[in-house]
This record gives sequence, C-alpha cells and structure tokens, in this order.
Amino acid sequence: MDYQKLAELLFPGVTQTPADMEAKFPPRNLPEGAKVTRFAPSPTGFVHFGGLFPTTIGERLAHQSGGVLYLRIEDTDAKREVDGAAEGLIKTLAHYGIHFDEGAVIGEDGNICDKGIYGPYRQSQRGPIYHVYAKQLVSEGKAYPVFTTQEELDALNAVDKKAEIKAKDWHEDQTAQKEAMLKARAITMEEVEENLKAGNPFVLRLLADGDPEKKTPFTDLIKGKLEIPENDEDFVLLKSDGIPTYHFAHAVDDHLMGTTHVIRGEEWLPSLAKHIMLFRYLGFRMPKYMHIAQIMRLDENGNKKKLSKRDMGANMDDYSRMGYAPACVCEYIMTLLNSNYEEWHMQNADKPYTDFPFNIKKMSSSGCLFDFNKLNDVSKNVISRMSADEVYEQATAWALEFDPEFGKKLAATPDFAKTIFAIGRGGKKPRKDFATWADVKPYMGFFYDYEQIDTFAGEHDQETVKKALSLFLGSYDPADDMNGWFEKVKAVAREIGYCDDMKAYKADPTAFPGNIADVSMFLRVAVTGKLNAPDLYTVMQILGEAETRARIENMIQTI
RNA sequence: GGCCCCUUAGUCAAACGGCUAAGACGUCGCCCUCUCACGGCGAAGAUAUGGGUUCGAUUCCCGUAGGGGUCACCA
Repeated sequence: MDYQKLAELLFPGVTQTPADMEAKFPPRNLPEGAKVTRFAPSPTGFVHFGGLFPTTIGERLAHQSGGVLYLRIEDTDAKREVDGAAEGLIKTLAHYGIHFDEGAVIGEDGNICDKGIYGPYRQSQRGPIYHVYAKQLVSEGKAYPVFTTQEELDALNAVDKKAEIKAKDWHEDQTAQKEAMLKARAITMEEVEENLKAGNPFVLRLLADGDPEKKTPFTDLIKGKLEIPENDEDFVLLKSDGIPTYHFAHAVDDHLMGTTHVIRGEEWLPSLAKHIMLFRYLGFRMPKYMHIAQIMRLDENGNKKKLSKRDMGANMDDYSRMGYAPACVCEYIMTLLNSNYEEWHMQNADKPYTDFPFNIKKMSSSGCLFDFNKLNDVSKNVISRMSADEVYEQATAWALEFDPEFGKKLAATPDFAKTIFAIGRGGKKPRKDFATWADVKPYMGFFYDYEQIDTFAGEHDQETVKKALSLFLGSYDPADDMNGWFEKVKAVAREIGYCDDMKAYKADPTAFPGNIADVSMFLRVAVTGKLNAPDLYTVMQILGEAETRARIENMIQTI
C-alpha cells in the first residue's frame, strides 16, 4: 500500500505539514517550573461541582507557578451542544474566582472570542489543524479510513449507544469487533478510490500496534505508579464529518497549546492507553497527568455514586440558589483538595486561600463524599469573618434575586440592616449565624416584621407572664446600659417570685416556680416572636423604644 | 463479563516499617452570671478480610471481599 498516495487521496486539500504547525505555535516562553493548565469543557450544560473541582486545581497550579490557565471549548459533538452553555460556563467560573489568562473569552460584544496566539480555542474551528496531523499519520501507515454509506451512518446515529452496549454480551461483542477491525484494516487502494468516488463518508482510525498483555509503566501525579495495558483498539481519530474525537483533539491541542499538566477525572484512566499510543505516533512529548478521583454522593441504598448532573449539589447554580457564597464553596473545595489546608487556614485566618501553598502531593487518590455538614461549617466560618458591610452587600444581592420581598426591605434600610449584621461581629470569636444567605431572613426577619413563630415553652401561668411583661414595661428605660437593663429584668423575676440567679435555681429548682431565664424568654418571644435571637438588650436597642414597647404591649393584649 | 482505579470512625483525613493510630465536621454529655451562637472540657467512634516478609506492618507483597470507573463516529 502506498501510504503517501492514500494520504493525498484522503486529504487532498491539506498542504501544510506538522512542521508548519510547530512553527506557527512555538513553545511558550515561561519561567522555569511554570505550569500551563486548561479547563476544557464540552458546552453541553452547566458547570457542576465535579467540574469546578479540577478546574480549581488547574487554576492554583497555573497561577501559583506563574504559568497560564486557558479555556478550550471542546465542541466536537454538535449533537449534544447546548446553546449558550459556553457563555454560562465562563460566567459561572468567574463567579467562583476562576479567571482565564487565555483562550475562549466573552468579548465586549457579549460573544465568545479568542484571546491568545494558540487558538482557535474552539475545537470546531480547528479542523484544518487536526487534518494536518491526520494526513501525516495516514502517510506513515499509522491510520486508515473506514467507509460507511450514508444509510449505515443514519442507522448508527439512530440507536441508543449506551443502552445497546449495556444489553449486549461482552465476550461475543468483542470477538465481533475484532473481526470487523481486521476486515477494515485490509482495505485496498481500489476500494478507497471507489468509495471516494461514490461520495461515501469515512472515519479515520488509528492502526493500533499494542498488545494488551503487555503493560506500560506510567506515573500519574496523583495515582502514582500505574500499569497501563497497551492499546490494541483501532479507535476513531476523525469522525465521518471530519471532526476529531476527544482522543485526537486532546493530543493535538494539548501539544500545540503547550499544556504541561492535564487534570481530569479518573474516568479517563481507561483511555489513557490510547493517549499514550497517540502521543507516541505523533511524536509528541506527553504532558504530566493528574487523574483525580470523582466526587461521590450516597444513593438511596447507601452506596457511593459519582456525583452526577442531576444530584443536589451538582449544579453550581444550586449553590447560588441555596445562598452559598462563592468564597465559602471555594474554601470547602480547598479543604477537600489539600488535607493540610484547614490547619494552614487556622494559622493564617486573614489570608485569602490563594496564598495557600497548594501541593499536588497532598492530594487524595480516593474519591470523597460530598458533605453538606462540612460545607456549612466552612461557610459559617467564612461568613463570620466578613464585615457587616460585606455581609449586607452579599445577603442583599442574594435576597433581591431569590427573595425579592425581603431583599427590597434590606435594600431600603442599609444602615439599619448593617447595625443588625454587626451584632456579635468583628471580635475574636464572631457569631456564626449564617451558613447561607437564605439563613438571614429566619435570623433577623423579626426586626422588619413581627410574626409570632414560637410560643412560651413549658408551664407558665398566663397571668404571671402578663405581670412580668407589664412590670418590665414599667421599669424599662432605653437609656440603661446592659447591666442596668439586666438588673431590671432580675427585679422583674423577683417580683413575680421567680429566681433571679441561675446558680441558685439549679441548686434547688423546686424552690421556685421559675427563673430569670424564663422571664428573658417571655420578653424574647414578646419582642422577637422567637425563642432564639441575638442578645435581647441589643435587639431592644436596635428596635427602639417605641417598637419594643408596642410589641410587648401587643403581647400583653393578645396573650 | 474483560480491564483499570480505590479501601484508616458516619464524613474529610494524618501517621521515615516503630509511643496508647493525630486533627476537623457531625453526634452525645457537661460548663460558660437570659435563649441561640461563640468558646471551654469530655465521650462514643476506624486501619475491610486472609495469608506472607519482618524483632515489629495502617505502611511492603500476594490472595479475597466490597466500592467505583470504563469498554461509542460522547466527552
């Protein structure tokens, strides 16, 4: 077989050579040790947690080393592409602090455009580049065409591939595939010419020379030493529409774009053998690989499952909806990425997570379960360290979008709201009231609207409650300081026969009908409508005398 | 089914082959001059399993089990 002739027959329009490509995309001029990483999504939907995770690693590695993070859009499957998905991905990532130095970006006109000299950054626009290498492989006898008639192609597209594979007998199928492969390899020049003349489309397949009985040692930066069986599958390089498959595009693009570290999910491990072979055929040096374990969730049977698109906590938009601040999510991701992050953070509480010396060696090789408990804890800590102004800005922005009624109230009363947010904030041990912005309304909604949510707990005579409230009103003076205020509450307790000292009460609970805590509870429910609230004295101060009195009086009337 | 990856408490995780197997979240209890929160103290809770190498194994090797992934003209 004259491979040179075959290459000309198959790719008559391709005049450039791999050497031309190398000249057009020269190696990057970067400092020693600088890492080049990329996020390479297919625009088929939203960013989910399992996508943000490796992207955060790439971002850290690149920017921590003075390297480059770029975005390449893998839109090689037109059938699955979703309109506007690429724009959505870019925006969501930016929301989580992931900014790209290069690649597909949103231009001033709102459309996606390229930034950088290694483009185009959309694979659908890189056809000519792939064809140069495809032609090269064919001319070296390393790839061959397999023709299909249009009818066969339509039939192929009509079947549900996934369901079909699930249903078949694996052994039988593999034997059949092997036979088909051998037959396809034996194509003659005459057959090629006939098919081309008939206008039949073809796929380009790699001619695999591997023996799966033999293992290739391979070092993955996360998994460590691996043994990869050699590839013996003539996998598809170019689909019948001339667009490359992931494998081919990965090799060509990551080589030409100078990627130093490929970070991807471990579901790619089984196809690593294909990539090793492809890089060897192409004469490319392989980048370093980091195959990260999948984030898992628990299914209804208690088994771990890959966190997939439909799961709660998968779609990053869910976090926005639930009211998680981006900073909190990033922080949580850091705790999952590097086990020593939390320790570092405790010692460097005021530093941003980008100061943390991220270390590949500290990454876990096994998959972790998504844990909302931990996320909430991390969130509470992050928010507790925010200033009242910052809390106000973010909480208001969230509420305006997801709870407009409450959002408008916050927006209309910035000073009032900030005073409330300032309660217990700023000191060494700030309050941890919010894990999400959705927690804000239940916490402080009572400042805006009185709604009796809780009632008096336990056995308390209604007349006694009324008396306590009235006595308090009689002595209440908003000019009192906290101690003076508390002394008056104590006095109320004594007057209704309740114990004003918790220690004494606990020593002998039977000696009193109630205690100071009960009196505080009467006041708290009267003023806030709830059993739980910030410090009562402060609440009354913020609410003001008129409102405080009105609420207590109202309670006396309606009880 | 073939192949690949993974396995320390409920979860995330430390531990040159060597102290009683860290720490964090969660859970529970006690304390902290009003609840909540914060904080403090404390409790329960783990090396999947069987062999081997070794004076000694969570750590190294082999088997078993369990879990995950993958086997498309999808990425």
